[in-house]
Amino acid sequence: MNAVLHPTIALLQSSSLTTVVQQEIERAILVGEYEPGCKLIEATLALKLGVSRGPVREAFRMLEEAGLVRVEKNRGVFVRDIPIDEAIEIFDLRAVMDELVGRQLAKNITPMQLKEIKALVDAMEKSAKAEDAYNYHLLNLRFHDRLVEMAGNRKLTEIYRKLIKELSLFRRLNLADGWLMPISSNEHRQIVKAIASGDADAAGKAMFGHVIESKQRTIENDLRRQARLLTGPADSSAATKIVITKKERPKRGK
Amino acid sequence: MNAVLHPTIALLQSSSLTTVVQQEIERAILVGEYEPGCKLIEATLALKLGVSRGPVREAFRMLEEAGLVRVEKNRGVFVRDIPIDEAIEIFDLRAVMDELVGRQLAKNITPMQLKEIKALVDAMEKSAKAEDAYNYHLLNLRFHDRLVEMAGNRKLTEIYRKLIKELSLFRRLNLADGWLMPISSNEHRQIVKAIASGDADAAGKAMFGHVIESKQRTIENDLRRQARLLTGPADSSAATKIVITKKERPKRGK
DNA sequence: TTTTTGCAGATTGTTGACAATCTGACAGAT
DNA sequence: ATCTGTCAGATTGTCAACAATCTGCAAAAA
Repeated sequence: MNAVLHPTIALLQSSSLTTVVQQEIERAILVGEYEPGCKLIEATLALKLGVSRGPVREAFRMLEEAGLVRVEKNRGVFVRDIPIDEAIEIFDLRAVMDELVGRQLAKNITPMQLKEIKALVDAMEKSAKAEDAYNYHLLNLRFHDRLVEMAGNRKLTEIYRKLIKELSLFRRLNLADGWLMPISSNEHRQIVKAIASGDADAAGKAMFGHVIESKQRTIENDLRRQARLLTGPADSSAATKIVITKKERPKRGK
Repeated sequence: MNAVLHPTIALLQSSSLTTVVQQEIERAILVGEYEPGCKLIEATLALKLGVSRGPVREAFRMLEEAGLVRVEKNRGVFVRDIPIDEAIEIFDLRAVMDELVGRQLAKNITPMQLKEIKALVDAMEKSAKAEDAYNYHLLNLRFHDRLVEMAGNRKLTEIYRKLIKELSLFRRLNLADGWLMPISSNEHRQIVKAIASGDADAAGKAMFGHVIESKQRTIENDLRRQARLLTGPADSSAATKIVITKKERPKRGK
């Protein structure tokens, strides 16, 4: 005799003050209301959210474990700043996870799911043509999130999302660099094609490659940015000439 | 002007009451002092550890985020019980992570590291011959942990360890089943050989396969255990016990 | 008998107060 | 001028008390 619980009931059961505080702070961090490195003050947040410091502290512990903030004893908690090295590590990890996603989907995806994915790719292409980088970015997140979710491994999904959140703290990621949207979009089409064909190997490789390409673009972007900082804000074109010397293997098979 | 901080200083800086409470509870959970499903009472733990409930609550939040406990609002926190489905998901995830580890190590491992790994394999073989399953288990954990660490991806290491901790809550894992130690040990030798040869593809496949084999053994073990529970103590009272066990976890909606 | 209702104890949720620690500035000494 | 010590304000760490909620049992009602 299992009762069907009313959504409002379920909401009240799950959400304590701590939970909603945690979600609110997380949201604020992810949308950039608090920048990486920014200090979060217990009393201030507690006041702003209308609760006492206890729940805020508990939320901080959760966010710390989630990798979104860094806690220094007796000094305070700070929004974490993901260095380029860590971002690279995350990309490498994501690559093998997405490879697994591709392999699974090639075998198990349903026609309905395939249709949904194709729609997302279409929408992305539209945004790319309209040079709407922000919308493209959102669709891209949704595209990958849905793929991972469809793979049916909840643990994988959970960790994937955690990594994406951390990655969004790597601020140099704000690649509103419109010119590479078509490239990314093309890779998406290849991924969908490989999945649709049912070829697990191809789908896996396509997804793996896509993430590694993203990593590569991120590294190059970062180098450009570094150079720009060094030569002064006045320069814009010469700095981009800085050679990308880092030898990273874009391909699996050597 | 970066100071080299004395280890004692660093220790004092990092460890707050919350931290040590968290570590202590985690330790107790991992060594089985609290079994999966067991309820953890704030006041009791606070008393036992000589602190107030605040730090204990904060530690709970960390453990929840780490996946070691489950929190039900207004009802308490419980040591998490990993079901077989989740264990399988974790194995699949570990497989691709370890594949990455193998590939990396085949390319980058140093002679010294290789020596260390070989020593671990030797020690495991010894334990297998002596049928010392417990020691074998410990060495096996260390073997894999070291491999992952040597791969040099800190994010990967972090998540790998998290997964291992969660897996240890899958109680049916206690396979002191001595007969498969030689098999596992043989796979370890193959892994080391592949890594030493520098063949990334082979090393990756060896590690991937090893984890998948572990998964398979775990599944079979679980099936056997299930069957044993159903047929084993075959009297009527046993049947009722099974029913009790099944609904051991109190649901909210009755 | 079976179900419902209403405590009483136990446990969790939240808060405000107090103690410990850090930060930054200022005065005085070298 | 630079360095050192002290101090006030701000912030975090910890605690104990109070409020809200749950659990189990026993009495009352069906």
